[in-house]
Amino acid sequence: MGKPALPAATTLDTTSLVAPARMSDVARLAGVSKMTVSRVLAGHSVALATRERVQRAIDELAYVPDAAAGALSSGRSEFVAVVVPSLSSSNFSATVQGLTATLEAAGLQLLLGVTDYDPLREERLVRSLLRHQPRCVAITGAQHSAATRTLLQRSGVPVVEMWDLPADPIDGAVGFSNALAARKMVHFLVERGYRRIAFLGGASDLDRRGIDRLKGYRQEIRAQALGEPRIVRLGDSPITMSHGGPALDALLKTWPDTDAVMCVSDESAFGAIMQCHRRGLSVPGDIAIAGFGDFEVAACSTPSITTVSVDAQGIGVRTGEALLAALANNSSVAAAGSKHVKIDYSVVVREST
Amino acid sequence: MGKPALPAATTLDTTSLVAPARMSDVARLAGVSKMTVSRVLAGHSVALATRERVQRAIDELAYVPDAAAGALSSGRSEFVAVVVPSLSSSNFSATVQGLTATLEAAGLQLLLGVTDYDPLREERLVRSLLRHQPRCVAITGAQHSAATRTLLQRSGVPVVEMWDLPADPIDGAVGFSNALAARKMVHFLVERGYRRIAFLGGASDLDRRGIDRLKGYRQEIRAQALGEPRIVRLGDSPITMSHGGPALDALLKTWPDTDAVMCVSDESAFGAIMQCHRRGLSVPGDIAIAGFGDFEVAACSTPSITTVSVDAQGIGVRTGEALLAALANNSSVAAAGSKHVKIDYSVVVREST
DNA sequence: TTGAAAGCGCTACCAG
DNA sequence: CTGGTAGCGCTTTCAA
Repeated sequence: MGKPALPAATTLDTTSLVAPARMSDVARLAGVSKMTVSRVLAGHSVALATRERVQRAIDELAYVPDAAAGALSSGRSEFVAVVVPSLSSSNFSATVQGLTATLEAAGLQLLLGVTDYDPLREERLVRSLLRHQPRCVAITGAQHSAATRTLLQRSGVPVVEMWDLPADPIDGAVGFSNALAARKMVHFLVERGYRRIAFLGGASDLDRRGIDRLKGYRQEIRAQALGEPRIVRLGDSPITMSHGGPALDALLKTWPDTDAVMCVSDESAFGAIMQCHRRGLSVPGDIAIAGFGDFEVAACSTPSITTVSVDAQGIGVRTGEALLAALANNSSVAAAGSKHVKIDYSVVVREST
Repeated sequence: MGKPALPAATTLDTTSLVAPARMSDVARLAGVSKMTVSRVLAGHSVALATRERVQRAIDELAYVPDAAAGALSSGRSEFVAVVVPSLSSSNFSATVQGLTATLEAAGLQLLLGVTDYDPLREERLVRSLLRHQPRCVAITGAQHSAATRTLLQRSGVPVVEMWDLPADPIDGAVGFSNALAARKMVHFLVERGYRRIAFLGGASDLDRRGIDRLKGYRQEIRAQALGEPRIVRLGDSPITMSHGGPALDALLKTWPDTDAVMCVSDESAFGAIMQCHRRGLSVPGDIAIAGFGDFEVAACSTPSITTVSVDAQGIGVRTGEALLAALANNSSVAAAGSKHVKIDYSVVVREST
């Protein structure tokens, strides 16, 4: 029944042996009712003198309100649940950074879950995040288990799927079509005069965005009648710089006459370029290399890397805005007009092609 | 008084117009008391037949327990508060990744706060994170406002400060001395034969770890009697690749005979190297460049970058372990034996020096 | 193994 | 502008 008088860990120092102050303690010390304390904290109208007295009591007792009690009583938390596949790729950490910038300013707190590209873990995560009655949810991708979709739909809170533009989102979506973006890059390479164009990506099917890029590559290769697709898939997704080298070797072993390579990410493109250097191949003289994502490495590498530029942080910011709008509107994200928020991308032409 | 019958956002679909199921609904449907439902959820001993009946009711109603109510009643949440300065540097996102890997497995949920290197924001953040009665706290750095320290101390929960090793931590610390690490790098450069060694870092004083590295540089320069320190500070911390170039220009303008540069990070080192290429300077022939952090770019750049290797993700993992140990031990982190957890670092010698 | 009652700390509602 | 009352949904305690 209820909290023990002593908190669990009390060995830090003796002052923590006294139970933390409650709102009733503050009320007693200030000579007012709990309600008045509550009003002061919420910023509601309270006589100035009373407010100051209460504030002094709060400071004196180092009172920290209990958010769980508040949430239970008011039926609303200040949580936003955020689900990303990983934080080691700078992609999603930039998105989370954009989310925090937008949502923390609005007084929301980020409840973060990392799925490691595992749909099952995603489902468990969503389930436990929803226990906290978040005000809204931002989740990466459009590929979820049926149970996950149901959970999110039933939750009744605004949901944004990020980094993709599914035809039928759970609620709102902020992203772009990875397939179309990849097609655009292939198209650019063809315009540039390349014809024997290969694709280099990770071996795992869990990275949907990587898979979609590959799909776009296939489509455009077929549309342009460029013959057999040249596809090398190597290493766990998301693939890193160190995979680019071996992948390039494998590629040239199978298709030595390849004249351009589109990589699933800038990191792998960078790795491939380094491998070209080692093999004495000139980029783009002997072979062109393109990336995806426009990470800093793309701009700073030698040669600098032609890539698809996507504003990862912007996805976070736009997602935050869409969620806040839905909250303000007391509606779903879709009803608030953000069912499909298209994020711009563009081929940034640099030296490597 | 209490929750309204209808959740806030109910426009998603008509099924969400019915109030979500409560434990009492499950109990009624299963023909048992709330307590039995609670026991089933907690995994306590319940007759198999009863347990199955309850589970069916849970599934049928799509019941999601309310964590706020549970936390209020039991006096314990499943939160771990995590505070980092930024997520755009891959440093801290790797640490958060390590934390999630360790702590989510233990059933804890990450409440994330991003301070943007602002001590005031940190204080506000810690204050609002503590409202949620987290089980433990992981915070970056050892530099906090007095109020922040007091808040954390009074909270009575295990705290780990990451990325530094203060003599007098709030509770536990997992990190290393940035100053010593920087000295080690300067020492290495001296051993290598360089004498006119410069330091290149960000202009802001908010990045304590950058400041500490600068301090270490100064100390070693003095210890080795290498004359006047050559220091260029440019751009907001943490400085990025694009700052490396201008900073190198500024450096060579003031001290044209510099023979080695230690950069505050690999990213700035990479930018500086690119600038050397543009200026026709050979690295390390004309000038040596060293970085800090051992990011992927350091290994893949041409020339590859000599750097101080720190296991950022490992800091997160070790922090998670220290916190879990304290929780299991029902004590502070310090009492659980992790007052100072030293993280190894080493100078990784590559081509750039 | 199960149930009933009490109450965690706070806020909504209404009265004054 | 302020206070009393009721109760949010769950777990604890104790009794059966």
